[in-house]
Amino acid sequence: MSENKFTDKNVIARCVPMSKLQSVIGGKWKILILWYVAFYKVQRFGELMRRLDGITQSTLTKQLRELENDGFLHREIFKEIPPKVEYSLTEFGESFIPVLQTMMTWSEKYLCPDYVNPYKEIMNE
Amino acid sequence: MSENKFTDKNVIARCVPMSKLQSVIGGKWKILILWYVAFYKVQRFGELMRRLDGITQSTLTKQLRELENDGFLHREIFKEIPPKVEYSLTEFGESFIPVLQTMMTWSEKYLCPDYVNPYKEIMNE
DNA sequence: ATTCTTAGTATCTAAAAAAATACTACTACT
DNA sequence: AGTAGTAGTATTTTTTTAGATACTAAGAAT
Repeated sequence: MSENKFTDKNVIARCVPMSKLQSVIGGKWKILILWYVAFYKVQRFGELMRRLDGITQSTLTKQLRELENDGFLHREIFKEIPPKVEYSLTEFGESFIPVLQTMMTWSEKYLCPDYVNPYKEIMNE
Repeated sequence: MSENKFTDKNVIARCVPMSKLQSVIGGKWKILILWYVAFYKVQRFGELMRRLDGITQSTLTKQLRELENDGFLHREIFKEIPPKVEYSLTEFGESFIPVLQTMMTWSEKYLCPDYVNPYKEIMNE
């Protein structure tokens, strides 16, 4: 019986957090959507459409539904005409903010050293 | 001219860190691979194959090449038979460790509350 | 001589994700 | 009467991503 800690099959067999994380925030748009909702306080469908350059309506709808089903977003429907829907972070979604923050800070520094985030102060609210 | 900070087209047009991050760590296996290399010190192709339950050889090769091209991994070829190749984090890759750590900590707590990471201490090296 | 080992490559196929397109509802405004 | 506005749905097509399968090299062990 090896003492090598890397041979423990249980590690693989059991719930693997990173794997779950990938399945939850993977895809082309999720972290971007969360980022907008979390830091830029973007709440409405149309606003998100304009921000997420190149996304289609149906894709955005699907992503938002998934984020809602995974517990990150709350979707509030206003019974108005024209229709109004507001998206906001749930408590669970807010727990994810530090992760987004770490991601953003790293990306700014290492992926986009030339990029100056004009709303940096918002992130420290 | 609106003073609304959300109308600034430059924000969209310029390099968007989160978008880049997504394109770099997106996909089904990348953060998992990085996590294994970073924390479990898994370095060899075969070992990664065994860890990444369900991945195929060609997919793993492709992912590793992309991580190498994106600057995260260093690939060292030993001129031996049978072939030996070792993967390790570059300096750039190591700069990403805090992000992985934040991700992992959050996922453990919020996605897998029942999961007890048996190698938690490794993460605080 | 045959088999095992590792780390692949090459090609093809399947599945998943995203995009394109067309359509809806209800009201206000022109 | 026609158009704009918002937030969608439904369906099909395209693109992207990952998987399946077959194959290779070169020495070591049996």
